[in-house]
Amino acid sequence: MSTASLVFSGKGPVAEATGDRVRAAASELGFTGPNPLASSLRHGRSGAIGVLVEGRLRMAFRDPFAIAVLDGLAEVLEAVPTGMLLIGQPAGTSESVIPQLAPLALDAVVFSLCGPGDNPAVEHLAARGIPMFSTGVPGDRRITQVRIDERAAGVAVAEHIRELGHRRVAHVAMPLLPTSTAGPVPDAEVRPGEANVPSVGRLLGFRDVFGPDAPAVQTGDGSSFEGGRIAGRALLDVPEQERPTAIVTQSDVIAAGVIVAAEELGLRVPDDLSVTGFDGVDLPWLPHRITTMDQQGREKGRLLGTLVRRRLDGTRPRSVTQPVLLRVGTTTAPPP
Amino acid sequence: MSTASLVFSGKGPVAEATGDRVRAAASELGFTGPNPLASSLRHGRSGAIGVLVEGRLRMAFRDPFAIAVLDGLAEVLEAVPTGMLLIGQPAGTSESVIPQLAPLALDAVVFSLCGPGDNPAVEHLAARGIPMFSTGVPGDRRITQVRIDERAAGVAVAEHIRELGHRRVAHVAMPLLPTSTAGPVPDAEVRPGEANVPSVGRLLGFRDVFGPDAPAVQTGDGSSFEGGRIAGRALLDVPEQERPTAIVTQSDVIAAGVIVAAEELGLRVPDDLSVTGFDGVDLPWLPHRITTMDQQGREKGRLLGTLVRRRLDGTRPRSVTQPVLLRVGTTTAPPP
DNA sequence: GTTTCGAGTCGAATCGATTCGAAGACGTCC
DNA sequence: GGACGTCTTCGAATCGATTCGACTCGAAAC
Repeated sequence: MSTASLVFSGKGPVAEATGDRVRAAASELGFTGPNPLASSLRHGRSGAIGVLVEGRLRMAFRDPFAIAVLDGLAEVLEAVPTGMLLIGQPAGTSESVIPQLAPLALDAVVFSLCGPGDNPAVEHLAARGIPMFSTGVPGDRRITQVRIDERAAGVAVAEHIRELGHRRVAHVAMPLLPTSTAGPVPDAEVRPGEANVPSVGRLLGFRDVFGPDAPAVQTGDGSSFEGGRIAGRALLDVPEQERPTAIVTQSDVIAAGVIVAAEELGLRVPDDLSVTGFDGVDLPWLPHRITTMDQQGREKGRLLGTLVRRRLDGTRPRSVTQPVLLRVGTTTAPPP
Repeated sequence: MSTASLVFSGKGPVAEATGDRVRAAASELGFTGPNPLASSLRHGRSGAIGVLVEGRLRMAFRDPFAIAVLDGLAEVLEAVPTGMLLIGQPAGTSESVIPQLAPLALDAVVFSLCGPGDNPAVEHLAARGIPMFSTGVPGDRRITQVRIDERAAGVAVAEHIRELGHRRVAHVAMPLLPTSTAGPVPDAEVRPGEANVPSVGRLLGFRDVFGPDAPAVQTGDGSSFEGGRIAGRALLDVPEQERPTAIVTQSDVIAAGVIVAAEELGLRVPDDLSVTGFDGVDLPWLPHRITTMDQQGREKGRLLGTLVRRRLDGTRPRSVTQPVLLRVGTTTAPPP
């Protein structure tokens, strides 16, 4: 019955009596509301946006910044209401995401838990005409971005350290390429044209201040505590005169790893070593407030959600660049 | 064209030439494969299962055990392929989940990030005939469960502590009810009939060993580091002769909070204080291996995923109870 | 030469809600 | 009484893939 549709959607004019009759029949037949699939087919909207997660879920969700972004996103989308469909993309099998993506009805896709590098999903989604959003990577032009000026942010943190008087300063980066392995950053991987990639841009900013020869290592697994600890140990477990007096890292979680590594070697933070992070996340278990660039992840996620909504409402929002704020904590001080 | 369907699905017999012709026409018209919505409507399957998340996403995702379960679940579902649709259910507005759920096409729903208490979503989903799964709560009979014997597990941890010689032992529980607030556990909230609720069952097991008067406090916010730290401070910041020599907690994250609180008060773990956790998760930033009941979250998630798949294949799997394993770490020792 | 068989193709019905336009009921005004 | 309007209701078409059954045609069997 077509009138039933009017009754349930509450749209068309329906006489009181007819409405009651329809509702009675509905409960009689155990009808629990319109079938979402049929409704979606008609409207061409599924009410779900995809969230692409690179690597194992547990790894991606270990990054509190990514969670904060997702949290803000959920906050905005809940109101629509639109669900978030998690799509795992195990590392090393990037092509396999296509058959996984193809049968899914998505109104938009957000890349918020993805690393650097090209993603085959972009091509597929572009062909299907599904709007794409990201927080920096992948940097494809077809993707609406909510980004920050990574290089300028990198410069700002480095300047803070420089102004405190530090001269022997090292850098701990997230992987510059998807294929990067833990250890010193090879020059070939630092491509100035890719300054929009967070790991590359932040490193470039650091080198803008401390010169192209300032030591830099990268973790092999993104923004991780263990990666930070290993990198920290490598940089700090050397004779004192070679040891850096400050370490600039690309994420708060990495910074936490470096701080713990320093304390394990008997160094005090910030007296013997200054450490900076990036992101501005909350690490309640760390007995320091990290000096960091606050990216306001939740706010970023909310903005992302707003752009998605606008796009689904028909307008075509442009990429935006958000400001970041240096937040000085208890992990930086003048050199000893 | 009906033949096109055969070509794309690769099911029916199609002549080579026709197949090529269809593919040519498809790429001509920019056809990127069958419309998932229409396909879903026909099959009555959406290819998505719902994951209900209670409270803000960032809070739920702060629990590494929940993440581990989700990770195992994703691992199994990726292969089908089936996506996981995150559905937020902000605390205090539990009814508002219905209009959010109603327009979503879901093949099944997993409650894995939910607290104790009744959930209005259960009634709605049951009416729609959507299969439900959970890891203990809600305990509705219509939900297929993958649970553990909470009370027996609680007994096992407590016995370990008792056998080490501890007599003054306190307990830190997760909230026993959705409305519980941080502080001492009121007797009215401990209902023996609810032993399947993790927080209740574990506390009952603890009291089976240490008696009904053993002190117990609960956090106000589930399994959280801050909750553990606050509870730890409350229990430990007292004259030495009243201070417990061991604290049994209901999660590793809470245990970590208690340990940090103890160290902040100048107590050494395990020399001055033994602490046990629950779950068996990996906390790389903690310089201890917590003595814990290993629930093998990832394995649990994988099993959950397998049950979901079976259910979607037509069989009707029964609830299962999994074994747990006491894993002794570096946080328990005889009393001083 | 006729029948039988099977591979390949296509038309039509189906999934269930939505929407457009037509038709019916009823009232008012000339 | 007839023309015209408004308020409701309903039939039919639509969204796009899938599937069942019917149909065609050529080859093999008798």
